Amino acid sequence: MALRGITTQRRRLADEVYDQLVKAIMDREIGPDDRLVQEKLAAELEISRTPVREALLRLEKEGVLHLANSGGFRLAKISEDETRELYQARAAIEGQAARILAARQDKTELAGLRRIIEQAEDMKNPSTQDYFIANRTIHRAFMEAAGNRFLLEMFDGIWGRAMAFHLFAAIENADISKSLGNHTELVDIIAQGDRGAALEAFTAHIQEGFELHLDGIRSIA
Amino acid sequence: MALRGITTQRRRLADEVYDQLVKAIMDREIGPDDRLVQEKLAAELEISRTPVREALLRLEKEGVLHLANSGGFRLAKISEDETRELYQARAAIEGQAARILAARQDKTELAGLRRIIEQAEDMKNPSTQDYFIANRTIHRAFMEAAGNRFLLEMFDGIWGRAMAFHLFAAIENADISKSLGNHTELVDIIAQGDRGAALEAFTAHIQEGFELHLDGIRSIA
DNA sequence: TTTTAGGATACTGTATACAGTATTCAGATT
DNA sequence: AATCTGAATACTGTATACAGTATCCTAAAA
Repeated sequence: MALRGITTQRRRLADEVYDQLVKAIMDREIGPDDRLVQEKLAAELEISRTPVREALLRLEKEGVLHLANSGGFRLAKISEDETRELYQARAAIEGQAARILAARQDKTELAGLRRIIEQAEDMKNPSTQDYFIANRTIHRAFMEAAGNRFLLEMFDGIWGRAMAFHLFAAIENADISKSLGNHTELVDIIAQGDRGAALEAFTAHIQEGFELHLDGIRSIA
Repeated sequence: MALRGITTQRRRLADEVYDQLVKAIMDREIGPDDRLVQEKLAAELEISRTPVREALLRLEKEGVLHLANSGGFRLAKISEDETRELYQARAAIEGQAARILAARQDKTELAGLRRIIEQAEDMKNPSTQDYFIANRTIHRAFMEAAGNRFLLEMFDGIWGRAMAFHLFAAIENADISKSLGNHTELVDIIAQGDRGAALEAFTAHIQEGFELHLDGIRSIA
């Protein structure tokens, strides 16, 4: 019997905690000033400290949290330098995906991408967070299409961090809607089959996003 | 008083276990047939299961181990597809580093790279493992020079996996020495300042490595 | 001989208990 | 009032105990 894969969705409590924490961060229920303490969290969730600790440690290793000097974990802060590096890393990952897609020229795949983009960009009364999510959805679709699990994993890592670092905070002050809408163009360029051009287009697109982001940060400071 | 950073070298037992496991895998003391069981390991190391579990779980999330269906953890195996994807990911990461270096044109940095390469390639009676390590040292030096902590992190992740997947096993059957020696050339190309050319050179270099690797795998099968 | 049922075994996951350490705060001292 | 000292406190890290579940093995039945 080979249907082991179905039953084997090992769902540990730690995973649950992890997801809840991520959601809470996304929803701004956990802010930069909150201190996450194992015992407190465990009590709140009515479970033991063990899985809570596991989740927190994972988030820490992912760079989302870091332990406060007075005990407990806090949201990690990101510097402008780190932001730049993060976008550079994005360019590396997503640029490579673009190269792969340009080389492969899978018409069906590209059509699927167009559909997803259209769908994601079709929002009524979108909030800034909606834009952010749509943007991620679209970019992630490119990654999935490229079909490289490691690149995808890295992509998720990067965007997870972005979430952690409260990119939102910055992005809410930027006109992110500008960066939406060029995505179909990206598909067009990929469809032309020039790998170098595809990479450059993605790099440029991400660079744009970076500059918007910086504007956002600076408008706060 | 701001010398907190010095004392705060949080060293947990789990870290120790982690390092020992990594070392054991590198040294081939842990093979694909070994089953790593929390209790057994804990007994052997004369510590409790808690930190052992933490280390194993970490290795699992990194893709180095996966839990055997009969309980316990085993070394993860890598398919030919995954190998290709791994090299693609490497090309993304390291190619971007090359682009950065080419754009920056930091003569001192490049000179340092040449020195490191020379030093690493200078081996007497090198074993295959020595080649592997030298190769990693050199490539990591490029990454460090590029100065992007996220790219570096991803690099380490990839090479960690490579270790896990017992690339060695394949590489021992390949003539890896071939792929050594072109590294100074890579610096030359970077020094010319053309970002696209730098990226292509790296991609090509890594592609070469991939093919050697495949030869290795296939010579076993 | 092959199959099946049932219990022992061997694990993991979770909870709890214990120990050590850094931080904080209150009170004493200058 | 400012500073120092030491005990209380608040946390983490590690060990241990407990519970549940999948695997394996044995022995009976077909």
